[in-house]
Amino acid sequence: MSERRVRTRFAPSPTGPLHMGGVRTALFTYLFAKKHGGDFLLRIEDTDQTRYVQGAEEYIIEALNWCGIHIDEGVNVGGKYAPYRQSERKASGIYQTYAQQLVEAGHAYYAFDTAEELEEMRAQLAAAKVAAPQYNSVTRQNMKNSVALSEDEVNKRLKAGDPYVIRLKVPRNEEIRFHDIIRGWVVVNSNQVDDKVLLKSDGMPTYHLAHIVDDHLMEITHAVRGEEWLPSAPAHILIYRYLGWEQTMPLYAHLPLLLKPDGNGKLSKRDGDRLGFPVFPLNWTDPATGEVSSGYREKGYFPEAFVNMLALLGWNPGTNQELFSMEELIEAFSFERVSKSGAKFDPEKTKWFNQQYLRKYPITEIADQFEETLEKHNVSANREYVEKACELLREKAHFVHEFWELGAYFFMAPDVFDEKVISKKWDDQARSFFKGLPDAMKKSGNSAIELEEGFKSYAESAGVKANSMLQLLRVLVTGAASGPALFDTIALIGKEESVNRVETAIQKLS
RNA sequence: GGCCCGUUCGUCUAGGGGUCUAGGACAUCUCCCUUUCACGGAGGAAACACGGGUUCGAUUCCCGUACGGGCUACCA
Repeated sequence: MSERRVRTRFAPSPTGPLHMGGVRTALFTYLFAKKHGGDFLLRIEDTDQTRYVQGAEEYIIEALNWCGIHIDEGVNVGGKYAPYRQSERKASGIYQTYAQQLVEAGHAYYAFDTAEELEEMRAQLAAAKVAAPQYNSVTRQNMKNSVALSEDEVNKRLKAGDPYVIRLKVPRNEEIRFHDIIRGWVVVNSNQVDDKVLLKSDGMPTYHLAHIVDDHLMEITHAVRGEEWLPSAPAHILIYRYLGWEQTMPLYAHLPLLLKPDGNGKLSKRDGDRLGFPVFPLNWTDPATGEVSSGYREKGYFPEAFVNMLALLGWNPGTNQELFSMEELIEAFSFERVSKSGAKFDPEKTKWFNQQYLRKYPITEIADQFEETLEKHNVSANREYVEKACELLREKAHFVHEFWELGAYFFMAPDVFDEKVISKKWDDQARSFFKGLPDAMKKSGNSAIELEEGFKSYAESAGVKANSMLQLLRVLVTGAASGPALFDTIALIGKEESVNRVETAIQKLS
């Protein structure tokens, strides 16, 4: 068998913002394709018209883009298998055709049951304590479908335009086995599988039919999706078989779920705002309610940190390496190293990842971000100065947005001074010591080292231990009790300015 | 309820019969470095769900139980 070019797809439905679990699925799908030099496609599964949400598709594309997940083919970039939106693909009649083909082959049938009739059937089965109440090989005999009804009756109904669906005719008591890349062999008896609806009464296919037709037509080689699909996978195998596509059907990989940090259960949209961390890559405003859900991007996370964190949830390289660029992830990724069990998401570790990237990031980009904050505070400073301040501040922070609170003093003289330090250390001795400091400083050089030497020799001549005055010096110049290396800070602020600050601080404090 | 999947420190995980007195990371604690905070360094506490097999030997293989999760729609 000749090796097919690897083609994977991420196929979300535009029912709202993509949440981080979805992003992870997209990421793994992408990594696998790229690892094998293949294609990654984006297909939009909008077969449920009632759940369509305005803006969701754009959100998905923007989110993937932010994460650095590049789409080779898809709704936004086109490609030889276009269109990539199922609602548009429906127009060509493909879903209808293949559903019809299944009916003709005797593997599917028309069903005319109304919602009420279905409900009644389930209620009856439940009342009779049937273990698995479902539309299947035994119950279908008593329902209104082309298996139970006479041919005449069926034709009459079709002619009359009665609404119908097409259901998969799942055989009785047959063993269905399939190989999952992550889980190995999974075996299910067909009695557990219900007669899934393939084509809805509005003419739209369900997910079950649509994803198979599209994966086949788009020559997808590996179908990656969440574990929640595992129970319906046997039905999908059957559909491939009945369509005659089993030989080329994609290999399935069912990813473990992302679980909420506290308690149990899969991570849901609500958890984020409840627990104080984002579950979405980007901010999302619900078009119906106006409600805003926060995103990692707006919270100040680097996309690289977000992606890195996500990659290590349910996958590991088998080494101790934790920091990965996208290229490194592509190189290292394999489904063999994806775990089977669900992973609880840890917001704390996510912060740690951002901190690591804050250290690694090019200073120019950090400065770009910080300058936005500075603008908001109506502060302007020359670029070189901002970059130097960033160099000092990045060692103290997890996020760029902390810089202002941490180091506004680089851009303006403080007007409050750390009370704890002042009340504890600002005594008569300190007062007289600092009174003489400006003159001494003026004589020193401008570098951090010279400033420090000057300070120490002044302390010595004053008969005071230099160390005992250092924190006060910091408070007088910056207002804060802690910060980056003190003389580096002073050198950056500048000797003149620092001297001025010491003098005005002394005034304010007396 | 039924079916499917899973189960190593609080969390993410390494481990595929002896090398496990179970390794790493986050978080936590102690100490060192530091004027300080952070970083960094050193160290500590912390896990194989339980019960049966298989085997000379099980964290590793099999079965059961428990627990957790998922699915059970003309939603994906």
